[in-house]
Formats: sequence, structure tokens, C-alpha cells
Amino acid sequence: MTTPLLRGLNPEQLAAVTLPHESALILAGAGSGKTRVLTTRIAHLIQSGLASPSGIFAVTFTNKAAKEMLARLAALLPINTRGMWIGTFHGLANRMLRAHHREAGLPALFQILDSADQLGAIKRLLKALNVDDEKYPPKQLQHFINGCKEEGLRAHMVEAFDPYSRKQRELYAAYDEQCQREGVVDFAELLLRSYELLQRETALRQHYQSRFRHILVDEFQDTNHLQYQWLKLLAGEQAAVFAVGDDDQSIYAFRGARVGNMADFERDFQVEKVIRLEQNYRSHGNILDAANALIRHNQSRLGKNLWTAEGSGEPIRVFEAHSDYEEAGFIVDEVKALQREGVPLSGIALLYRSNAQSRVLEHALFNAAVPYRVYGGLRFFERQEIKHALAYLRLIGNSNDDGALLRVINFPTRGIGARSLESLQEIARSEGISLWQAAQLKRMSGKAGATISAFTALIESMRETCAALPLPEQVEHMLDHSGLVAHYKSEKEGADRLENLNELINAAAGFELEHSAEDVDGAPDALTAFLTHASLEAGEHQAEAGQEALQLMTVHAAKGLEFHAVFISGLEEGLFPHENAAKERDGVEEERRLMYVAITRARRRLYISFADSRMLHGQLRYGIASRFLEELPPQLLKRINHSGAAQPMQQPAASSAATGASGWHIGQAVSHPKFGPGIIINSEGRGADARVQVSFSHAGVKWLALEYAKLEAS
DNA sequence: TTCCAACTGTTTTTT
DNA sequence: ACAGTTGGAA
Repeated sequence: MTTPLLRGLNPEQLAAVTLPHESALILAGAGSGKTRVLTTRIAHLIQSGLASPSGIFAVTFTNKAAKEMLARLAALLPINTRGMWIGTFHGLANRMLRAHHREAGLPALFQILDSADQLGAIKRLLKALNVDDEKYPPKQLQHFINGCKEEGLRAHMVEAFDPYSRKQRELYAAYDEQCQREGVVDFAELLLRSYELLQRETALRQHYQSRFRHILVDEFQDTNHLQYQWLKLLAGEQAAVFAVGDDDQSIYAFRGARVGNMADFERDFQVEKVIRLEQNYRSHGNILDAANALIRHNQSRLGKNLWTAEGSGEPIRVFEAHSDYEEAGFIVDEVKALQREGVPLSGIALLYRSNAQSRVLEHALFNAAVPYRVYGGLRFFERQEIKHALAYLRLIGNSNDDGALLRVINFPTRGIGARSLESLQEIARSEGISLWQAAQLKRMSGKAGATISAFTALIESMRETCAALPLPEQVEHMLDHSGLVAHYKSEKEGADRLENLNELINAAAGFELEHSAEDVDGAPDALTAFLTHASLEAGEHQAEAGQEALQLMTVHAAKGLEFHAVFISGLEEGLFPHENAAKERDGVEEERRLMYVAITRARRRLYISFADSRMLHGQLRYGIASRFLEELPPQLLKRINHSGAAQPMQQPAASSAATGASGWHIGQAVSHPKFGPGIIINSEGRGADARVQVSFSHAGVKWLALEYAKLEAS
């Protein structure tokens, strides 16, 4: 038991890593060394000869997690991890479908639609079928279709008792037909197809079942119904499934995650050992005590209590601000103080419940010249210009991809207007063929026919040239000959886009370098492999990483990360827990888990702040402290105000949005001789120009000049 | 085809 | 507040 691999593991970790060949559930608390256990288990199985690298199937949710697992494994063992079945659910499903595309009923060059592509496909479908998109909103339909697929249901299996549902079901069926015709597959389809493939093809199923004797699942609490069924099918009777998860960190129920899979798993796989990893190596005691106390308020839990060998550490600092503006000011000051103490900005996180909250915070940080980096938002492969470029590439790979064709047939403009397109679509529909094939028929007359022919000829010529070129040159050739580069060169604000297109060539070069020429996850050629890569991992959330900056992100985005110091902002009822959550079943419990995740991100110092008033949707809203604050043991907290004194203040801080020395402040109750009682909700200007906005109980909202209005405090 | 004004919907999000 | 989308006019 003293092989170097196992050294330094605590008893629970060791037990998990060295479990015999049986299915097990590992309840891994935050900061308990989950990834280490997972990778060490794989390494242990291989090293001790209990499994060969090819007999291991390890699945994660994100590419980041998969990459980390591979990297750590490579560091533990001198083996080639390439070719091992370690990846994301979608990545592995894709690999399986590529390998058996014929049996799965897919073309060899099938392309993957991301969410935006899928939505576009649905809009196109509705238009083609003349369906009122107000009655059947595309977004809702997308949600419906994905929901069905994630339940493992094909259109014909969906129950529908009213006309509306029947229509939805019909549209689902039509959507699947359209995808099949075009040779494209959406995210949920990757999993469903691969599930059906295993279910239908007995020999194939048995092959994989006997091959993968060890299946390891990361973040098991986030699996949805289909993912669980898929794993069950793959495991068969022989495999040992090693499921690692934390029910207290389940924060994705809103997108279909079923924590219930954990209980089902215990039953379905006759799990005898539930191992709890409760020793936390990340945070000081006070932080863990707070997290434990909070999460105890949840009813449905498997039960777990984090502890640490470290001391209690500092108290949790709680700050009540008058406004979101003042809250931001407080955070800026504290960040600067931490910086002075020598804490690097990259070790500090500023978390919020919803993205909209970042604006005020960013504003304050910008004004204070504190470098920061916001996570979330547009990713590289989701940018408009990149999407256009990828559409050209997709069309080169697969001419039947109507979505790709429609995206670029008139971009840059080639004089192919709506009329020409409509007649082309008419031909395609009546013949049951793709737009490309319809264009080949050359049935269109006159100028429209000529311009369309010119387009198909262009694509054909690019296809021929590209066939002989290495991937980066293919991309470059396409960019030059499609007219994209010329188009963005002539556009006044096209410089960034040009840069991104250039970056696409680099991305292709990097991709080719990393994945040796042939056989990337079973893709038939480099271009398809690259396009798959673009769909399956849309790239970094923000381009310039590495730079020393404060880390801003939502609590969701912070899951899995840790920081020396953490600020959790906006702890108000309605915001956190979010008001919408109260309406959903178990909504508040999920919000509480979210808060639990937020707290457990902090290693040494934790700030929690809330504001009595904040701008939301363009309106000033008054809030009260979140119930989650009351659920934290008071003895762990230190309440502070802006000046650092221990008691809450009477007067607004001088730097706040209040009207300076005039004595009025936002939130103050006032009365007016004519309008009656009200509350100050906003202010602007100074001295003689000072005005306040007052929300009167009976007279509505009004702006009043302080110099003239006879306002009285009340 | 292009541009601007009006309109909308704003929790969280990976693949 | 604000960004993204759409519909109509130029």
C-alpha cells in the first residue's frame, strides 16, 4: 500500500482509489480531492494490472475537466493517453457515432449543430412548413425537442393529448427529418443516437460492454436521464461504475440534471459502498462551518459534513450597502486592500448570481483602474464572423447542409436575394432534396440562375483546391476566396473580425499540430475533425487569459474553482435566492446549493455583501437581506461598514449616490406638501442643480429640484 | 439592401 | 438599462 501512487491519500480517498471491481458511489465534498481520486483510481487500475488503458471509460461534462483528467493521468503514468476513452459525454458519443456511422444511419461527414445552429434550423423549419412562429416560438420548440431527447423520447414516443402538443410533436418529427436530410446532428442527438445504437446493435453493445470493465463518471449529480440510461446500457452486467459526485453541488437541475440519478444508481447497481470524502483541503474552518450550516437547511440530501485539519481562520465579512453602487465601492476598496496585503488579483473572485449584476461592479472597477476579467459571454467559435467561416467549411465538407448554405449564400452579398432563395427553396421542397441539389438542377431562369450557379461553382472550386491542402491552408484559401476577408476589410468596424478570422487559421494550425493528421476521434478527415472540435468545444470564454486580473463570474461559472479570497455580492431576497426560483419545485433548495458552492470557493477569506437598493431592469428596486444570510451562524460573521467600523451607519457614505451635503439620500422617506409621502429613489446633480426622484405613495414617480421643492424628511 | 426605430425580454449554461 | 431582434421605410 505504499506505492508512490497511493502515498498521501487519506483513508477514505485510499479506500475509493483501491475499491475492488464493483460499482461504487463516491460522495465527494467540495475541495475533498475529487479529481485526484478519480485520476489516481484510473492510474491504480492500470498500474496494478487490473485494467488496461483501453478497458477504461471515463466521462466528464466539460472539456476542461476531461483535459485536466488526461493531463494528470499522463503525469502519474508513463502511458499514451491518446486513444483512451476519456472525454465528455458528447465527445465520447461523437467518437462512437463516427466509428459506427453506418449502423447509426449517419453520413461519414456528419456535422454537429451547436445551440445557435439548432435554433436556426428550427426557425428555418417553421418557415418552410408555414407555421406561425408566434404560436410556436422557436426557442420554446428547441427546449421541447431537447427535453424530449434528454428523456430518451423520439417524436413517436411522445404523449400528446391536445392539439398544441400534437403539433409540437409533429414539428419535432419534422425537425429530426430535416436534420437527417441535411446530415447534421444536434448535441442531444449525439447522445440519443449513440444510446439507440447500443440498444439496437446487440453485437456492438456486447463488444463495448465487455471492453469497458471500468466506467468512471465525474460530477455524477449533473447527469440527466439520458446520460444515466446511456451509462447503464454501456455498463451492462459486467462493468464496475465508479460514480463521483456531490448532491450538495447539484446546481443544474434547470437544464435537466437529475440528482435522483444518485439514488437510482445505488439501487440499480447494487452499490454496497458509499464512500464519503469529507475532509476539505481548501478552506479554513469558519468558511466550512458556514457552508455546512447553510446546507443543513436543505431537506433532500444524502448527508455530508465537511471538516478541515486547518484552523478556523478569519470570520466571514458581511457588508450591508445602501445601494448596488455603494456595494461596488466597498468591494473595490477591499480588493485594493487585499492587493496591498500581497494577494494577487487572480487569486480573488467576485461572484454574482446573475450576469446583469456585473455592470455596476465593472464600472466601479474600471473607474478605480483595477484590472479585471469577466468570464462568460461570447466564445471564439460562436462569433458571427467565425460562424460564417465555419459555414463555408461545412458546405465544403457537406453540400447538403442547408443551414450552412443559407448562412453564406449571400454573405458577402452576391445579389442572391430573398426571391431567388424562395424559388430555390420551393424546388428543394417539392423535390425533397437539399438546396444544393436544387441549385444543381439549374431550373432557375435568367440572372438568379446565373448567380446561384456562380455560388455553387465557387464552393466546388474551393472544395477541389482544399482537398489537396493541409488544414490551415484550407481555411486560408476559403477565407480569401469566399470574399469574407474582403468584406470585413471594407467594413469600418471589421478590424476585430479580421483579426478573429486570422486567428481561425492559427486555431486550425494548432489543432492540426495537436491532433496528428489522421484519426481524430474517428473523424474521416482533418476538416471534419476541426469542425467537430469547433462545435464540441467552442473555445475559451475569453481570449486573453493569464493576465493578472480580478476574476468576475457568476456563481455557476465558479463551480470547480477556488480562490484565496471570494466576494459574493447581491445577497438579497429576489436576487439570491432568485425570485424565479421560489416558483419552481425545490427551487430554493437549488439556490441554497448554489450559495453553498459560492461559499466553498474561498480558501482564506470570504466577503458577503448586499444592498438595500439596486437598479434592476432600469428600475430602482428595494431589497432585504437574503434568507441565506440568516442561515449562517452569527458567531462566524463580522458585520462591517464602509469605514471599517463595527456598527451600521446612520448616514450614507460620502461617496454614495446620495446628494452629498444636502442631507438627502436614496431610500429616504420624505413628504411633499402637494404630493404627500414618498421615498427618494434616485438623485442627480449637485448644489443648485441637485434633483431627486421621488416615488410618491399616491402621486407616482417625479423628479424634483431640491432648491424649489419643499421636501421634508419624514 | 440598408438603416433606424420600435419592441422585447432579460437566472443560472455545457455540449 | 440595455442588448438583441424585427419590421418598416428609404
